[in-house]
Amino acid sequence: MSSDTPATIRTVALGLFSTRGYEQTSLREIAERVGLTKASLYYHYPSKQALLLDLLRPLLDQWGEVAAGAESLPHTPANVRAVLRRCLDVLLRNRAAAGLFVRDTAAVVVAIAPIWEELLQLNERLHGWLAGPRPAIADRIRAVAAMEALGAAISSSAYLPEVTDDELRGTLLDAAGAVLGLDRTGDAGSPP
Amino acid sequence: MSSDTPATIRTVALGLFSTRGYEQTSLREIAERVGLTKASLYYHYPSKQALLLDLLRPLLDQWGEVAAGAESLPHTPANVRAVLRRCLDVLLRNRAAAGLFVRDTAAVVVAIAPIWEELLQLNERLHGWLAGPRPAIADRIRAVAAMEALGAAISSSAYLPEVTDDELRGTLLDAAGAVLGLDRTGDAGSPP
DNA sequence: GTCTATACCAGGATAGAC
DNA sequence: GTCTATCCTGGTATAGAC
Repeated sequence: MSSDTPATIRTVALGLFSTRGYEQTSLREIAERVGLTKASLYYHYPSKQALLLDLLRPLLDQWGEVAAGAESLPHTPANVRAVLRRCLDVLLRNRAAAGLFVRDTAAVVVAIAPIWEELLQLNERLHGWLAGPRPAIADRIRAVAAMEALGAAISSSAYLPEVTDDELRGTLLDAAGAVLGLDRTGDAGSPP
Repeated sequence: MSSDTPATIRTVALGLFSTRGYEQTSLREIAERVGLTKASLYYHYPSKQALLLDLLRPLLDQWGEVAAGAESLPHTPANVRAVLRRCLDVLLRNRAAAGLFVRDTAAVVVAIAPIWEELLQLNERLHGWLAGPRPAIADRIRAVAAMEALGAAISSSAYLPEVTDDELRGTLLDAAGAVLGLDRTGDAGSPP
């Protein structure tokens, strides 16, 4: 139904938050676009923070599933590539929410500190798995860098607006893999 | 001199901005730490935005030098590696300011839109050079991803606080190079 | 479920005394 | 150069009518 007001609010809010930024978006602005008044929003959401939290929840849950899934797999090149792919898919499926996390970190942190902690811990689990068993420092740095490279799926829209999701998927998967020393097929790269 | 008030203000502001965030830091908070009142700040800086701008200027200038320097070089594997190294050095030398750009993007954009435009254009020049002559779409994506991997120098502090700059330099340089298809020495990688 | 009206608070910014 | 006092704006939140 198009009369699902909370859903409409979420859609509008996500759009505004991810373009203007969280702090820069007023409740009045959201209300106007939805066709409500500022005060009416408080009927559906108890606070601006609660609204933000609802928007980030799906991404966070999916991210948690990827982390949990990874930890049940042995650390083989093919599995590394599979996990990277799942990360990338989650990012692409939740582009707007992910953009909020990366471009508006400071605001998100103070708004929902516990959620931020949760994300940090999920990332640490993913980094830990990606770095492999008994990782050297360099392995741990590479794990962070590989995830960061996947983040290009989000930031690239500012630089390469016309690029398709499939192009991103193929290229970024190889890129992140290369950071971790995989070749383009997912086999182990030749050791140095 | 330790009585260089503007310098003290900059130091305190950069510290607060880069931890709490720009919007989340009030002028009163800065003033208290400096040992002044809010109003006194206005004797030294005409606005909060002007203060932020002063903080970001050095990074922006150095970034511009790297971009200009790159464009005067032929696109060889050794030069690509050299440019990546310069990018990384600038990031490490300006960690706090760079962190402001990446973790507080939304706020920075609205505060100083023209500066943000300048950064986008500098990045585009760097991406363009890194992607090489007559780049395919994949080359352009890889260029963005490589720069993003270097950004791990900033984000890694949240995950790997004990890591040294030299460890970051060595590993991230290889990582970004790998994204662009270089091997670890800076020679051209074998084509697929 | 949605609206009007209103109280409240915080932050940026300015005026003018010292 | 620094202070006190004050203004103005805007977001947050509540009460209560419809």
